[in-house]
Amino acid sequence: MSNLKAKIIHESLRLFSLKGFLSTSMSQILEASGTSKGGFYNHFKSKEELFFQVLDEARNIWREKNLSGLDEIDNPIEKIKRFLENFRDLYLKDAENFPGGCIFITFSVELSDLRPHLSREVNKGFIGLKHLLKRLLDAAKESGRLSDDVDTRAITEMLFAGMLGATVMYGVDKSDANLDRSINTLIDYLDKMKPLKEVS
Amino acid sequence: MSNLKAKIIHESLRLFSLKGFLSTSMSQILEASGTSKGGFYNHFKSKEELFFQVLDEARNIWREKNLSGLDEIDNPIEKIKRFLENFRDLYLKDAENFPGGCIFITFSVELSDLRPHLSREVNKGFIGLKHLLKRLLDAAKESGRLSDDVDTRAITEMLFAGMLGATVMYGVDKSDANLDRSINTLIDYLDKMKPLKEVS
DNA sequence: ACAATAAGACCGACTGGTCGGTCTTATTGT
DNA sequence: ACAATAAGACCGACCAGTCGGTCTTATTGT
Repeated sequence: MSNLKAKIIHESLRLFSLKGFLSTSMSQILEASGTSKGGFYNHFKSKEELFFQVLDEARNIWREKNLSGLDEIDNPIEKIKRFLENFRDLYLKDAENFPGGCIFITFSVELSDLRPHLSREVNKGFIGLKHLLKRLLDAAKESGRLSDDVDTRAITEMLFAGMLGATVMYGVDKSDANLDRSINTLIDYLDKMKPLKEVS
Repeated sequence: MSNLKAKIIHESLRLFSLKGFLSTSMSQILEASGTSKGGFYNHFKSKEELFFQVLDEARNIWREKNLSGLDEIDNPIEKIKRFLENFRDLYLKDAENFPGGCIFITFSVELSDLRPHLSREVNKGFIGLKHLLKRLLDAAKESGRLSDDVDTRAITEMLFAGMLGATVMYGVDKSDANLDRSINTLIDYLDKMKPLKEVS
């Protein structure tokens, strides 16, 4: 990949995080990347193609930040906790790549009724994350680290909603303290779901 | 208020809920309202002025739906539960006024970095709702209906984040079942916070 | 009662400017 | 020399907003 193409993707990632896809103009992208129409359309056939490449890049960064260190942990509950900590400390506060906050939420909200074929691609990531959480919770239940009577689908949905909402609110008030409170309360909640007799 | 002005506000509310403020064009507003440039600018001095009047209207509808029946309830925990039920059943599913989902989130996400003076107005509502929840939780704690050792600020933050996230996700997957799961889990969570010895 | 006057609701052509995208031309590296 | 890359003039569509003007309705004077 050429330097310019990488630069365009990186700068667009930042701009899209701040302004969204639709409200970021080509001229802003060109200026931030230090190039011109010709330079851009040499690498991308349209703004929409850029969208998909930026989305790819955002996903790679997401994985790198949020899944860091997870494969060194066996206990699925501890895995979720580490994931939530990564999400709180490494991902949401990454102002270099996402100065305007989580790009997936920005995309999803602005595109859901305007560019369904774009938002559908974004939403796949949400579904994937929910499945990841569900798998971990089921594994925890299986191995007795989660009380037998918990509804993992319900917990998944609430965990996910909690993360989503905390992310939106962090974009609104930029308050580290409130973000920490939300995520920590989710972590505490997980602990409360443990059976009375701890296994591991 | 003239019929036309009311019509413009109502149709704009629907359009803004679907497409957001920035991505809704004047021509779309005019077409939906069955009027013209002249008709519009006779009642509003700019698109921004329309924004504030639409925001006012949205708030009135929000209150009407979500606070319905709350003053007949004394127990603050029951008040929150009723509020969450209203939110789930009356507000979020109101497709007549909000066909594209909660307009405040749409506004907040799209405007926070592009029109700070507009998003600030939107965010006041979020702050107000958080204060409402906090007051109710504090009152519950005061009257012994909530365990002494709970951190009401933390619970407030998580309740609020849960509502916000469930709302965003409902806009994504339009799944009543998932929405119900999220909100019901929040309600269950409130019950778990009760002291071992129930007072009322 | 009735015409003269004023108010303002509404219309739509038009403005300057920006949008995403194309195409020709110039520069660069090899 | 030649291909890859970048520059920017240019295109038609659309943007929010303006303005000259029409038409309906209410108020006024006599």
